[in-house]
Amino acid sequence: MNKNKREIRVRFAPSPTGEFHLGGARTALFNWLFARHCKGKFILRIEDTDAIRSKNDFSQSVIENLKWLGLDWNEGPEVEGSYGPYFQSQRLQIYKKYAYKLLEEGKAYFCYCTQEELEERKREKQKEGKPPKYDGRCRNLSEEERKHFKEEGRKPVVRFKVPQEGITYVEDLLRGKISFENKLIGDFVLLKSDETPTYNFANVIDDTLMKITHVIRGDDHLSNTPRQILIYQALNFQTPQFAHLSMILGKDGTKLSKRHGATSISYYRKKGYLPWAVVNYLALLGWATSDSQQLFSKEELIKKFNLERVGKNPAVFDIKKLEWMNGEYIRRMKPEEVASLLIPYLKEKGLVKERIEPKEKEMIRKIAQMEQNRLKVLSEITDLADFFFKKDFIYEPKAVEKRLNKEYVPFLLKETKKEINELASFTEEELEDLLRNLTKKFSFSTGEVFHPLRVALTGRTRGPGLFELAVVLGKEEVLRRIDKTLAMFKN
RNA sequence: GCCCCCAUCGUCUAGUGGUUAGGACACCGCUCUUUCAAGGCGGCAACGGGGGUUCAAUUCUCCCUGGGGGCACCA
Repeated sequence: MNKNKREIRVRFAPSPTGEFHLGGARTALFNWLFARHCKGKFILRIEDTDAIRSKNDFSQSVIENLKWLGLDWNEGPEVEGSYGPYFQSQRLQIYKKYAYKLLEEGKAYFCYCTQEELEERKREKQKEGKPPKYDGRCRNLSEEERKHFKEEGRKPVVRFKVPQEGITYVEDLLRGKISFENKLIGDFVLLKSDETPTYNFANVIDDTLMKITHVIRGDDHLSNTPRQILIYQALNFQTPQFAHLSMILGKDGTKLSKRHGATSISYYRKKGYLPWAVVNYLALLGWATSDSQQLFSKEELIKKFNLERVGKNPAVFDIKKLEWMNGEYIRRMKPEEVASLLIPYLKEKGLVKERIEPKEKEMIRKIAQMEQNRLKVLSEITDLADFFFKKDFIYEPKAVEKRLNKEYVPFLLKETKKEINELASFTEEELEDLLRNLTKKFSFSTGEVFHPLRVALTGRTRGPGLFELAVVLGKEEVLRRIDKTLAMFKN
């Protein structure tokens, strides 16, 4: 590494005003990948300056879900670091200090307009078809006017004096040079009347103080960037590099939101998506290798990821592809790994007890092995495999109709039962031999024998291989289920 | 209304001043098989429109259209 080069420092700066969602996760991921790729630092900063909307639970949600995804941070909550605190609500004095500095230098001013007044004027502007920007009327208040407002008990905000001529350029790593006319930007608020900072202000102060080199964030912040650059300049701060990621959209092409179904990371976690599948999928939303590789190991992804190959067009979130990818990763796991991930779902549905006996654990391992190919998300296991655990599983009416309601079935089941009874040991091979012989002996087709037996044992027409499934159930249970089925014919 | 961004199969994308425009998901066949999956094989399917530049534009440029985002004492 080049010692002369500044260390790469990026941050993920969520505001805890809602559940941690896919869009946030993608932004976090790209920052994390960039940091890891460059051997830099990834910093987590919680932007909780909105006292009303911010909730501690949401901060916790971000922290837990980032951990779950495996996106570890070098500085931030829990790990701390040299540039903390990492909650903006604990840095209020810092923002105040810089706001007063700007005030003293005449680059900002107190504004006594009330929110009602502002809204009123904004509405008028819009009616006239004019841009709804602040008119700057408090820019040059006389001492007297200021005194008057104070006596009225008005609490001022601090506004930034936006130069009303010139152009501010945003040099974006992904989009190139973008220009904004300053005169289109109104004097915006730095400090609210309760002396907490606004996003644009706190962001600049913290990114500077935390020595952030690259600001990688959503596209929705692009038009905020000139405002921030103006603050950087006023404070004589060096601007970081910017990279604005395009948004993730829902199926209808609008910004992904609850309207499109589940967007929270915790939903995907609960549903049984593997963290790495989510990461891998999200990485492909706006980034690709030249060979369009789909599946990456963690090391591979870190190695191959770079900002240059990040696309600039918005990407539609496609759950089908995520499902496929998740299934792909489930299939690649060892059965015992799958089994241990499955257990919480089985417990939740009461299919297994809190305490799991070794024998039961082995059974779950075999079930995991059998169902691995069928699982797209882990939670599906309870629907796929409940019959293994429930003595009173449901016989699907359609399955009964299609496979059991045949003249020959009672006879077949009785014969099967008789022969199984005579079996010395109960292995897949023996069972297969037995059934195939039975097929030959009575001139059945394979299907005629296998299908009804599957329904008798599982209540359904689809599922794992018949022999392996039967062996997992065990001889005794198999016989019991055949009896149970036989009993159905008596009615 | 104003400002900014974006534009290749249905979706995620690769790609080039001249290509049979490639891959992946989804979808549809076939195959394997006791079923369903998984697997294997194959198929369908795209350069938004109009000007320019050029011998040649999907690629460069302009306009339009479409989509998205922003214009808060929210972030």
